[in-house]
This record gives sequence, C-alpha cells and structure tokens, in this order.
Amino acid sequence: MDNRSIAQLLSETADLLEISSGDPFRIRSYRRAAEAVESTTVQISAIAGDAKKLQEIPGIGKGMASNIQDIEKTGSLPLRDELLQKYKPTMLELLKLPGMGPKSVALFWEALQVASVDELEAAIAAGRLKDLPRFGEKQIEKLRKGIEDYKKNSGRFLIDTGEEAAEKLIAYLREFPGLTTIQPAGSLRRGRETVGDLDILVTGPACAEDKVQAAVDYTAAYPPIANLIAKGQNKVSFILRSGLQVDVRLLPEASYGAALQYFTGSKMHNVSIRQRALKRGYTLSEYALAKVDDGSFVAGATEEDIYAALSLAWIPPELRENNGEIEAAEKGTLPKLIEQSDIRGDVHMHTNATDGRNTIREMAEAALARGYEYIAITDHSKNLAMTNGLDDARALEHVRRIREVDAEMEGRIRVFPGIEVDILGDGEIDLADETLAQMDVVVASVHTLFNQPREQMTERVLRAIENPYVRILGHPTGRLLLRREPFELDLPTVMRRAAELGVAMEHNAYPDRLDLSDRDLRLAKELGCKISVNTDSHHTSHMEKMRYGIRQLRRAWLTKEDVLNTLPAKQFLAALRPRP
DNA sequence: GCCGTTTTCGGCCCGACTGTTTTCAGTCG
Repeated sequence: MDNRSIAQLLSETADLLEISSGDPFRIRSYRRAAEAVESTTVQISAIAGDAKKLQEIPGIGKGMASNIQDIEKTGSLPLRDELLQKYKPTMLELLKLPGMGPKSVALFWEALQVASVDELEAAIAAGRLKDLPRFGEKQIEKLRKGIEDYKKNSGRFLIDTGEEAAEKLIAYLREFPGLTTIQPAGSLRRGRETVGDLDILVTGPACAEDKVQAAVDYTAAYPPIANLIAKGQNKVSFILRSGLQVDVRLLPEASYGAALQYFTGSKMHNVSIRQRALKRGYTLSEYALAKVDDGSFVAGATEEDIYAALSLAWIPPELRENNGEIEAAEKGTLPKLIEQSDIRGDVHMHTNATDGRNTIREMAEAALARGYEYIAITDHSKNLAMTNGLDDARALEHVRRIREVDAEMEGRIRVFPGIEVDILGDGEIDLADETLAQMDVVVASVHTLFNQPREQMTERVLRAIENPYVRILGHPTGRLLLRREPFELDLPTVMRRAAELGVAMEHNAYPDRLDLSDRDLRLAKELGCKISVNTDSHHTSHMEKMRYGIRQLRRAWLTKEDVLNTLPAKQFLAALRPRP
C-alpha cells in the first residue's frame, strides 16, 4: 500500500477516536503518525517488515509500527475496525462540513441516529435539530448551506490527487511496448482546480486496430482498479480504490490529435470550434477533421494540425473555456502565458521555528535546487499559538538567524526575513511596528477570520492593509476547496484599495487553497493589483506545488509581467509597497 | 500513543472567535 493510503487510514482512526472522545494525546499521536507517513521520503511498504526501521521515523513508536504492519497485512488496523463497529464510516464525511467537528458528529449520532450527510440534510429539513443543545437558528442555517456547498463539490477531486493518480497509471501504461504517447486530457489538462474524472489518451503502434486488444487487456489489468466498468474496442473505464473514475482511450496515431482536442474540452470551447469547422465546410469529431461533402480526411494527427486547418493558432488548454480564446487565436493575439520557469522566488514559507518541518537553511537549499533566486521566510506570528507562533522577541531573533543563513548562502540565493502576521478581530496586526520594520516581506493573513458578516470582514481587512508595514495580503479569500465556502469578502473593494496602497495580493499555489479563482485573478489584473504566487510551504517538498498556482494563473490569461515574483530579487522588493 | 529521560512516567503547541451560553463548549488554525 502506498504511503498516502496508510496515512489516510491512520488519520481516519484519529477522526473516529475523536468522535468517541478518546484521549486527545493519543489522537494527536495518530495524526502525527499520519503526517509522518505522508511526508517521509521512505516508502513504508518497503520497510514494513522491519519494525525497527519503522520506528526510526519520528512520530512512529512501537505501537504505531505494529499498527502499520497490521495495515500492510490486512488493509486496516484493529482499533479502526473496532471503532467502525460502533460508528459508521459515513460519519467521517460529516466532519468535512464547515463547523462540524467530532463533538457535533457524536451528538447527532447519539441524539438523532444521524450518521451521514444525507441523513443530516433530512434531519434539518424535518426540523429535528431544533431541540438539540448548541444548535440555534444560525448554526442550523450554516450547516444547511454547508451541505449544499459540499454536495456541489463532492464527487470531484483536487487536481493534485488527479494528477498523482494519472502519473501512476501513465507509468504503468509505459511498461507496455508500443504505447508511445500517453497523455491526460479533460479538466486535468485544462488545469482546473478539481477534476471529476480522468481522461487518459494513449496512442502508438500498439494501438493499431489489429493489435489494440492486447493493450486494452493490459490496461484493464491495472492493479489499483476497484471496479471495472467497461472494456470495449478502444476504451477502458474503471473506478480506482480512491473512488476516482478513469477513462482510458487507445487510439490509432492518425486520430490522436483529434481525440486529444475533443477530450480536452471544455464543452463550450468544443461547441464553438465545431461551429467554426462547419462554417468552413468541415466536420470535427474525436476521430478527425473531415470535409462535410465527401468525408475526406483533413487533419487529425496533432492538435496543431486541426487548429491550423481552421486558421487558428494552437490554443493552450488552460484557455479553452470559450472566453475569447478563439477570437484571439484567429487574430494572433493569444497572450504568452506565464510559465513555471518564469518564477524566480517564493516568498511565503515556514520553518521549524513555528509549524514548518525544515530549517531555514534546508528551505534555502531546496529553493536553490529549484532554481530560485530568492525566498522569504515568513513564519507565523504569536496569534497562531498552536503553531508556536513568534512573539516580537522571537520574531526579531528569527530575523537575525535568517540574515545569517542569507550570508551563509553567499549570494547563490537570497533569503529575505519576513513574517506571516494575523489580522486580528479588530483589524489590528498582532506584532509591533518596530518588529515589522525589520522584515522585508510582511504577509498579513486573513485566514484566522471566520464566519463574519461580509461588511465586517471587509472592514477588518481594509483596516489591516492600512498598516504601512504590510506588503502582501495573504490567503486573501481563505478559500479551502472542498472544505469550506470562500470567505464573504468584498474582494473588488479590497483589491482596489490594495492597488492604491501597493499591497500585493497573494495567490496561494497550494492545490487545496488556490485562493483566487480565474475571475478573481482577472479582476486583480484589471484593477492594477499586483500578484505574488506563493506556496506557503511547510516542508521542502511543498515547493513543487507551485505548478498548480501557475496553472491557475494561466487559466486567468496572466503573463509573466502580471506577477511580481517573476522579477529578479532587487526589483521584486522594489515593486512591493515602499517601506515607511 | 510518542518521547525523553529523571529508565518508568509525566508531559505533550494554545488563543481567538462564534453562538449560545448566563459562564462556556466547540471549532478553527
């Protein structure tokens, strides 16, 4: 079993323990172990036979090592099975609703025998929550909205989950001789935040009509398949253990480009493209672009051929949403979209001084290895007590250490001192101005403000960015996809003021918290609001998540010029709001 | 349940915020 699945089982056990009001420290151990398994570079299944080796991983002790061995052997662990006798697996789903924690899940179960999102929805509709302690009108309304939102998104997976699943499957398919080109299409290729299912296109000599059956059989034998839905001439559909549905299509080389174009979508883009084809006497299908009158082949081997035959420049998949990209492709005015290699620095990251995993030096080395020219270390401030946030004294001491590391790196990479401060309930920043004055990068973070009316929220954020030391507004929408609704914040007003003040807007690149939607990003550009795309890395390995942020920027038509951290170090600092 | 040591057990990141409380529980990061 892969690390992620093991981590998931441990984490589920922690959730179940919490619902059963188990020992909080024991619960934390399971959570820590889950995190350790997820973030370690060691492949757990490879060393599962050796309890000693397992215990070398920090956070894994004797008991946890034995739990992991049980997981490898049986696919579960005794404690989890035991708890699942008492509670239902669907209760874990309830925890995903905003405002729902283990105590509420336990309460609903004990008082109402409600154990799933559907049952909760029915209970709310029937007014059965009214007599419950702690549940007044507002709480019930919040839950109702939360369920609505959850249902809208459920069934979809975050892009990184989709991408990982795709990469594994592609690696498997590559083992089969004669499959030369294997590529994901659909929303994964378009770089959407979430994917509903995976479309994988395959071609090569082994996909020729008389040979394809062997490749189809091989695909259908992919070990992680939980449920094979269909196996036909050139298509295999299945559901993975994770619940993700996958469609693999094996196509002859001549129609590969047509298929890629067709299955990449989006639907609206394809409708427009096909209309355009018809106007020119062509018809476009997933097999080819052909003449309407005699059906003769025009193009199909590559996407470029097809677009060119329609007098269009090739359109990057991220733009294919029928938002003017076809007109731009016709006129030759498609933007040169930002690329990952344009990014020169990542200016929001944490170290083990607070809740990060690595030292300043380790973060700097990892960033250097990625080819960055600079980073900013922005650990948490004291308000986030749970992260061991820095008070003024510790923050200043941290600045000193960051400067030391900066010197140690001898110019190979710059390491800027910074901090991620919280915006408090009154719009104040939780550290003194004298402390902030020592920082190159002050990220004022919205993420601790919750559940507030839109006006109040907006007012506090506006107040916070008036602080002259604040240079970047962090987590501007506090958006955690599939988990919570976006903050109620008057974003245009905030962006307008940020633009006036020269405060940059952060776009968090992390897949589950891509802060700004395509629309938000376009709006920022329109309003002249500067954008910095950061990973908020808590571990050296998190820096690679930058690519998801870049995809999102591309979807919003942004170019290198629209993003601050494509600038060299000095210009980057100069482009931020001037310090008092 | 882990860790570190005091080698056998005690300590383990906690403060803000909300809604429903009439003094606080639950959730969040």
